[in-house]
Amino acid sequence: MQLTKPQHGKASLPVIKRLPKYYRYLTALQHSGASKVSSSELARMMGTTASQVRQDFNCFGGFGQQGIGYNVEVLLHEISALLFGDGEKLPTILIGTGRLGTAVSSFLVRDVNGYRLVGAFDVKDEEVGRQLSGVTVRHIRDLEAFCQEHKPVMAVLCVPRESAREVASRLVALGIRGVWNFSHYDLSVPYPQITVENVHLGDSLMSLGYRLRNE
Amino acid sequence: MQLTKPQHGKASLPVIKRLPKYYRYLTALQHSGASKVSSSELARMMGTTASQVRQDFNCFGGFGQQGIGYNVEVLLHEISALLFGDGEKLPTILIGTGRLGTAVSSFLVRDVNGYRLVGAFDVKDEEVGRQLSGVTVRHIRDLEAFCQEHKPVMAVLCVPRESAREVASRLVALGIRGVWNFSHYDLSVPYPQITVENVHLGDSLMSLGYRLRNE
DNA sequence: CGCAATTTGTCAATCGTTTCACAGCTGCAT
DNA sequence: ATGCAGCTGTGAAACGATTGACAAATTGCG
Repeated sequence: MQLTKPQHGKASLPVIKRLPKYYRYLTALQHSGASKVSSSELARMMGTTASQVRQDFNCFGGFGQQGIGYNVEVLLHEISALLFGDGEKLPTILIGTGRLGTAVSSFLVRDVNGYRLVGAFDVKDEEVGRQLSGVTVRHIRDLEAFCQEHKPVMAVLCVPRESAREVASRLVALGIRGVWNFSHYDLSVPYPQITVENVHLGDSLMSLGYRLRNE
Repeated sequence: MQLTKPQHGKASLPVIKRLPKYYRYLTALQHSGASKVSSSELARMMGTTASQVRQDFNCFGGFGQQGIGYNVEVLLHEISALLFGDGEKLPTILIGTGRLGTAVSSFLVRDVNGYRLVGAFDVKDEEVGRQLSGVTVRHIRDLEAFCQEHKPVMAVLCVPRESAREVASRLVALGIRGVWNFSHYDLSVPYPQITVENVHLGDSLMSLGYRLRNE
């Protein structure tokens, strides 16, 4: 059981999905030297409504001050705390070190706070031993031994569709709690006990195609 | 000529986003040799409700037969038509041939129907001339000349945040109608006239972090 | 000091999506 | 041939999210 539970308001999934966007725009504001911002100003920048901005922030507690607006630094700090917790980075492993896995791992290491890449695995022998975003690629057969020692919490899954199911069940057995899933396989269906973020690039591209062709 | 008129029902964005998922599961069903499927069976596989499946399909016209179910082949054909049109592949260019761009382009070429990669561009001279998913990388300064000749319809944007805005405005000027956007920049805000599918990997990863830490 | 302008927090109304319920159709077993 | 079990299509209800509206708070300025 977790102690860190903001019971002030229950954040619905749509709200959670918007948090990173707030984070991005607030970071930009901070860089530009702004010290405060109003909900209407932020809404205009982000292409949403002032009402939604206020409603969203209010899920987590009153960060703003009536008559004034929101203090950029305070707001950014609060949202960072929500997204990245107390600063403890989640130990993370990468499964599948192909092109996509490589690209995504450098992304995780360079561009996003909150995670620490501790290991990478692949089936191909020729990948083993190679350096990748600060870790050495190991063979997938060493997954169990490695995880029992390092206790990773999150896994990035960049394996072909056929392997996804088997790898996922091993990860669940090893106590992995979250998966960032790039395989063409809906992990959320068979494994409701872990938190899954599916990134289905194929789906994304196809739905864009639909919109392009039908309007 | 289209059998299914788009104005039969107006498909809302949530429905459109589910189409590729139907496509995936129906393809799997077809491979497994099934010739028909009921809404409840499909729903169970996909982790949704039978009601939603029927409602979704009904947006586009009655593909099913009362008392029987849906013919897998017919359904797959109809959904393919919606997603990929008459088979004409959309000419597409890639901007930014870094690791992510490379991974994504091989994806577009290999794994998804409906697109044809016709060109790739980068700012770095050392990228120019290299082969990538069947095309030769050109310098970004040749973008205008190339597009005027080849008239691409879609662009994949894999450039750093700082360049996104400038490149996007050039693409819009060149008549690009859709952008698959991987840059950390919300293209939909400044350019409402084009169809944009934002893939914000950072946002995706951050929201996963929130869910992992707060439950 | 008091008023006008601005802005948040929040409750209520609206809007859109999902789920429910059921009529009508089909194939099958008896 | 008839009843039964299972299915779709669809209008209506329920639900959830977004938007609107307004009271309370704050500042600046005359």
